[in-house]
Amino acid sequence: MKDKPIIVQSDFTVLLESKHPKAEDVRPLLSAFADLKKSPDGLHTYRITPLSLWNAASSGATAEEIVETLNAYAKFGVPAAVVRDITTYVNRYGLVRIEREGKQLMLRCEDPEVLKSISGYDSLRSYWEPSPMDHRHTIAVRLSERGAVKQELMRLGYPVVDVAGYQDGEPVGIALRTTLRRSGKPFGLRDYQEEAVEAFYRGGAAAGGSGVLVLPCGAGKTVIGIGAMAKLGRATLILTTNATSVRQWREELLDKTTLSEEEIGEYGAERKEVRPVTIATYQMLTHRKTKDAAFTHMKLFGERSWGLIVYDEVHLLPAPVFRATADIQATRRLGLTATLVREDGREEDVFSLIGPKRYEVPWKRLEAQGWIATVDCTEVRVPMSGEPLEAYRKSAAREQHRIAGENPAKLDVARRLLEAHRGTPALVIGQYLDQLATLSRELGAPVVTGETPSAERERLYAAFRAGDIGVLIVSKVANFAVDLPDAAVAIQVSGSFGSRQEEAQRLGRVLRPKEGDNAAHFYALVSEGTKELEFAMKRQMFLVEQGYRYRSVAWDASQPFAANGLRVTTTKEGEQAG
DNA sequence: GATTCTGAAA
DNA sequence: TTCCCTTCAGAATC
Repeated sequence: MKDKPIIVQSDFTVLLESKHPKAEDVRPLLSAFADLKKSPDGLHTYRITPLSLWNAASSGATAEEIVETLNAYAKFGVPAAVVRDITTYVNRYGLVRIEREGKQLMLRCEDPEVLKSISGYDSLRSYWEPSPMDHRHTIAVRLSERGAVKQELMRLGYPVVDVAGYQDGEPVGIALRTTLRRSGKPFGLRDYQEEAVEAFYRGGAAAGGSGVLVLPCGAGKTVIGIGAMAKLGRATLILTTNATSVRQWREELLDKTTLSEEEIGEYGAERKEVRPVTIATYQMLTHRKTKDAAFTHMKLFGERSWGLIVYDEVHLLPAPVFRATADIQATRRLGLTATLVREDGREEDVFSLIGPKRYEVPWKRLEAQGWIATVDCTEVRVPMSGEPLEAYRKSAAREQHRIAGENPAKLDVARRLLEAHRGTPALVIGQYLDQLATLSRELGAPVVTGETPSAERERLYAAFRAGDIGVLIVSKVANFAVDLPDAAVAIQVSGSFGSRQEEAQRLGRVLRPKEGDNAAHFYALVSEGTKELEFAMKRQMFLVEQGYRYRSVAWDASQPFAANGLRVTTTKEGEQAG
């Protein structure tokens, strides 16, 4: 009994002893159906929620398997009430379905009691066709309300399985090349990429064709999207976050598929092409002249008979695009993301309007297979003293975060970390432009911010890539810039209000596989004794969930580097020469 | 007609 | 709750 790492509590929380030898065995299993809520040293708190269970169910898990997993690792067993509720919730997935009968959409439920209560909700009334045919098992749904019904039923606690099928859309010949167009190197999907495409296409417990694939940064999300496009062979609308990403999709499509330049269109500021494969940004779609005006470009959804819509970085999908997506439920939808977590809490809308999670690749699996680097994560707690500390104490809560973030003592730590990693390409990432300017001056390294003109950016990126620049300082551009070169060391000197996404994105900057030992380092500098610690803890949660272990080190400036618990394995001169 | 600047939005 | 980044359209400028 003692050798079991989790405690299942009756309030649906699960406590995991993070230092237990079996902790990392159970973590990926737990992550499949529970969300990490708190991750202090020692005891990590997971919560099982209806949504986390439904996402698990949609990627094929059964209630029995989930309970079995908990039983296998639970120190004091699983409370009977928890077993009962897990079973109830998991079985609810698929209880209510939307099906097609001829031209009619039918909501079907085999449990007459449930159907009766559903038909009683006022909030749903306007979605039903006036004359339902079989009151015991089905209700007729208005064709145009397919999305709205799913959204509202989700809110009421009934995740709908939609098997009403899709319009095929305009056929387009898209095949994967066996050799890359540019380099001529052989090309094929990796095993997990193949599995992801298949999971999307077939679906888990229900019919596929729509849903979300969850993959780490650097796993090749674009390639998986392209795989899905090739599988379907229909006109495709790709929505992504920014112009660089649009260009990247286009290049990847040309490099890896048989599509010609004429078949791929960009729908952006300068050109508004609607071609068999069209790429646009979310910003484009959500643009409007004034606050109350209609959306100028939402019509793109209806401008062609799309067979597939790809939502890149689906965790960033803006609210108005959800609304438009509700109206096109007959079109296949593929969401791609590194995390289902949204900072705005609209995970349920992703589930009901894009689709449930179909497949997830744990980061650690890719690490084990060598597709991404192994990353050593360290949180360095930097003391704050003197004037900044005074200012921190005197300031209102809203200013404290910035003061703690800009703690000047971080400069010395950054300098010494960079010295220790000399010869390895390093990024310094921060949130405040003033702080970055100071660091740039003191460290003698160039800085890239939003203000940096694109030509200058490209020049600096190229120099960094070539090794002419050893250290590059970057602002929040690091969160968006797709073309920012990869590094082996990242030092985060400040970050925003506990954004897990941001942390994942920044860690992603060092994930590309490395020559030799395939090792990378990620440091987060936080001011000791401030609320920055709290935010940092929240930020780290997503990575802890993925099995990354953060070491926490208290910095003592009077001590030599190694005495601070920071041992860096640098490449020896001899090895480098050889 | 092409470029650069601006405000608005998210 | 911040600060920051990006992108759009339209106006101003050459």
